[in-house]
Amino acid sequence: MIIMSVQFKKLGYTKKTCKTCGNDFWSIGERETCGDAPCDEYQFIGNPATSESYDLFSIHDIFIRFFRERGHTPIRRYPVLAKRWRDDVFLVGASIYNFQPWVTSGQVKPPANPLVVAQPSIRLNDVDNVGRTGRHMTCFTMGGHHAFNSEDNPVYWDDETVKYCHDFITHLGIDEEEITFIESWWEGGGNSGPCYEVCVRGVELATLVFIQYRTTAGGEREEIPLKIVDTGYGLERFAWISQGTPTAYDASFGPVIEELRDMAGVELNHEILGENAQVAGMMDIEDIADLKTLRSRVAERLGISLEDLKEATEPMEAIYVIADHTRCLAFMLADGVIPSNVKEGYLARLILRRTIRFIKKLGLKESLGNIMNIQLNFLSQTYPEIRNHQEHILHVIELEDKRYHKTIRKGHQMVKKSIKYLKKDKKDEMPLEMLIKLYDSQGLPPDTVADIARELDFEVNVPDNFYTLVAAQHSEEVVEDEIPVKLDYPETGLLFYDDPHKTEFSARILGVYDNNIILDKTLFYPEGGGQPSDIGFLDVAGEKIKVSHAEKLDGIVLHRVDENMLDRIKHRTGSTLKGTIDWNRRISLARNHTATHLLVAAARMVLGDHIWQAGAQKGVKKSRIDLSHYQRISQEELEEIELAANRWVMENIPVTTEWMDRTEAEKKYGFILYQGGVVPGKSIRVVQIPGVDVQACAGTHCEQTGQIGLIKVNRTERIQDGVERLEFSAGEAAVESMQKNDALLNESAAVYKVEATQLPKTSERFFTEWKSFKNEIGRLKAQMANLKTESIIEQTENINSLTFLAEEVDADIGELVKMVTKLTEDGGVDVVVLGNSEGKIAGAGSPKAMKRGVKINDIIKETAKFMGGGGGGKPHLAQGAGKEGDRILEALKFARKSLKDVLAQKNLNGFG
RNA sequence: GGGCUGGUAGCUCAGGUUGGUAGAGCGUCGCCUUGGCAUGGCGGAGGCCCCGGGUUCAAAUCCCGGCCAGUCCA
Repeated sequence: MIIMSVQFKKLGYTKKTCKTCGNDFWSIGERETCGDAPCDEYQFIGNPATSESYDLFSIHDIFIRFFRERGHTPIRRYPVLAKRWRDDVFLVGASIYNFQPWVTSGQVKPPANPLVVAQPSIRLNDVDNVGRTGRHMTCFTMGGHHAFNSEDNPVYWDDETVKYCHDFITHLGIDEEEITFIESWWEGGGNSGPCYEVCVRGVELATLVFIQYRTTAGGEREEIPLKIVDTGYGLERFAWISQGTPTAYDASFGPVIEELRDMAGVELNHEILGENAQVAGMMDIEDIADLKTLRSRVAERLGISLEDLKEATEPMEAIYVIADHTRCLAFMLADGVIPSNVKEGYLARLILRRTIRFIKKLGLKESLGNIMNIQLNFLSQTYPEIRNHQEHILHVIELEDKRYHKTIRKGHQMVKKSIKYLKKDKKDEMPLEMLIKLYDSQGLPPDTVADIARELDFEVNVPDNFYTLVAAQHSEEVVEDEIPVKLDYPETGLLFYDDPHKTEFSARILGVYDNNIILDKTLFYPEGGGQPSDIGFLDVAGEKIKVSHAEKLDGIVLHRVDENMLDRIKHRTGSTLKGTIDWNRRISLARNHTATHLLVAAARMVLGDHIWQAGAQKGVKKSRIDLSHYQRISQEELEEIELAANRWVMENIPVTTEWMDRTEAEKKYGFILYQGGVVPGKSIRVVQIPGVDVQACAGTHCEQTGQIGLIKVNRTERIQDGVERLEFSAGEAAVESMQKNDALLNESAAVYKVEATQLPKTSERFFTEWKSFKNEIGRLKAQMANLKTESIIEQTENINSLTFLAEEVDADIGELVKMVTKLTEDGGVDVVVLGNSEGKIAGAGSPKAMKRGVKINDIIKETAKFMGGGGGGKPHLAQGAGKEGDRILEALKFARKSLKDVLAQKNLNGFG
């Protein structure tokens, strides 16, 4: 595998094989086990490995200083929100993430070499173990020193790395004989290489990875030109081992835990916690079953019952969870994650809601905001940027807290409703499907459902593997890998960057691909970065060929033309042609594109710097941008944004563009460059509107903001939680859009025959009047129904000792229903059928009639059918209609006969 | 990006799975009870059942589309 023993030998290490796990490892002196759990138990709890005790912040400083003194350039931490510079992961999970993919692939030079960084990293896959094992955290600080070795610039490799590690650990006062280097193999992100897991007293403190291979599509290992020293020192673990506290949490954020403990009035039992962490350290905990095993082992070792253990540990664990999660949230929110129902926002919400649940569980009265504040104050000591965002974080937290409670309240009602239906169906247990559905559609955790159900005396059994079952319900999406097309042409020269005004160019035909023409250079902007392509013409031997689309594939621009035209071009490969682009389209798109930059900048100014562009689509007539924001943008805010953007238009600011080295540009401007999305490449095009905005952007822009003319925001839409879409127009289209709005207003005003300014008042008046007229009509109809009732009641006859009435009345169906109801309820009529000349009929039966077996819905149904229609209702009240309204009198006679038949039938059967 | 749930009076919600007279509580207004207030009693007003299509004799209810809100997954 790897041969890296020179340094070890120099330092006095010898290679051994662990008698328990069989892994090879290096250590000084005699030992039989590899030093990692479970081969070795934790031997530092209550017994620190260093003479001095270090808190996390001082470990942090010592680590950075140690490597700076040894030639490493310290760099600032990166945001935990990885999408600031890459789009393949949501959150930073290790320090190497900072340099993927551009630096690690060798395309871009690193910000410094070698370098050292203390990178807050977030890993949520073990979120259920947090608080329970004493070592799992959602957020930890990865101390990394990295060296990027290329052929012409070798920095350092294994020997130096091992020596640094040995020196750093002993520098802290740890006995060198306690260190073990376990040989292992690392794989991640398509790369791999040998590694050492460095352990002391049973706990892994660091991993030293030597990335040197890439896994090819065929699964083969291939050596890569850039070989990277990728180290990860778990700084929390160092703090832990130096303090010997029961858990890593106490060592890492003790002051926060103390405050929480005082708040909750919970005593921390160090004996139990220490034993728990000790046992947990020996285990690979993956699911609930493992946690149950952990519990029973700990209880056994302490000689107490499982119940007692649970009672004692749960409040402490809750405190740890809250302390851990608030830390994770602080970084997420400070770095710009907006809680939402999708993507990284969803992860933030997940953590946030878990925190609230544990606050509840612990019985704390304090709001999440107050608790968060403790964490923020603590973290701000080391991370001033968290202090800068404190107000924003607390605001978001408050909103989220409210949202969560609203969701739970709504969920309560859903559970009640569901149980009502279940009870109606005479079921006494909630089916699993329903439990899953409540979780899926309402976000109600099954335990919460069980709690609510208990209040309603209903049984709910939650299976241990609930979340696995939920996952199984969601069928996996099949992602089809597109086979990349390889074109064998040189990159197309892009003329529009150098000559932004040019509309004509000449170029050489290099060939065709499908129905696309490939040229050596072009003025056609290929679709990209949310900007649609240019269109235009190619002039081939005096014939104009329309280009309907242009796109870029591996740097080659494809000009799409009509298939029929291909034959005329194929044989002309090598010859030159003249091309013309549609300038009106180009300038419109440029206006929209520059306007996009102005609007994003304006939104950041008005709403705050958490605003980030989440997507954009430019068009000729209208464009849209999606902005990350935690609530709806109000009309006032929108107007402010629109005005600010237009002021910049009026200032007629020159728009500058410049190609820059990626790392240089990042250093100069920061990640705000990638506002418009992650852009590929070694060097990037920086588009700047000085004093307003700077972005890495490949699009075509106006030369001066004044060229935009006008920006009009037409509407906002919430495309998903945490993302607000602005639809806008620029230039002529903006004028058109305003004219359209005016036309709409004028047309509406013309309907009322008023000035447009009177429209709100007038329409409100009309609406109010309409409502009162409607009510008035209702009242009058009721009165008329009464009157008409009185006028026909004398037509009542007697059939088999039931009073019966059937009449044609000049009334609509609503009135008919009211009349028949009234007649049977307090008019003394037993059976009544009324109809009108349109063929509408209504009927009602008194309780007495129903007792005699009369079902008016049956009679109405038959009668309506008699008129060529249908009807129905309830046994006491029914309505219907038929197309043949002129047969109404016959129909009423038919109804009378039906009633007689029913009564006769019932008499025969001995009823009544 | 995909799935699911919800939108009914000023507010909180029933009704909706089985299409057939739109309901309750709170609030509001009036009257009664009281020295006054709290309370209690009686009565009234208040609804584009989110919007637009469709099915049907008939749609708050069923179907399709849209808007808004919530939620799960990737």
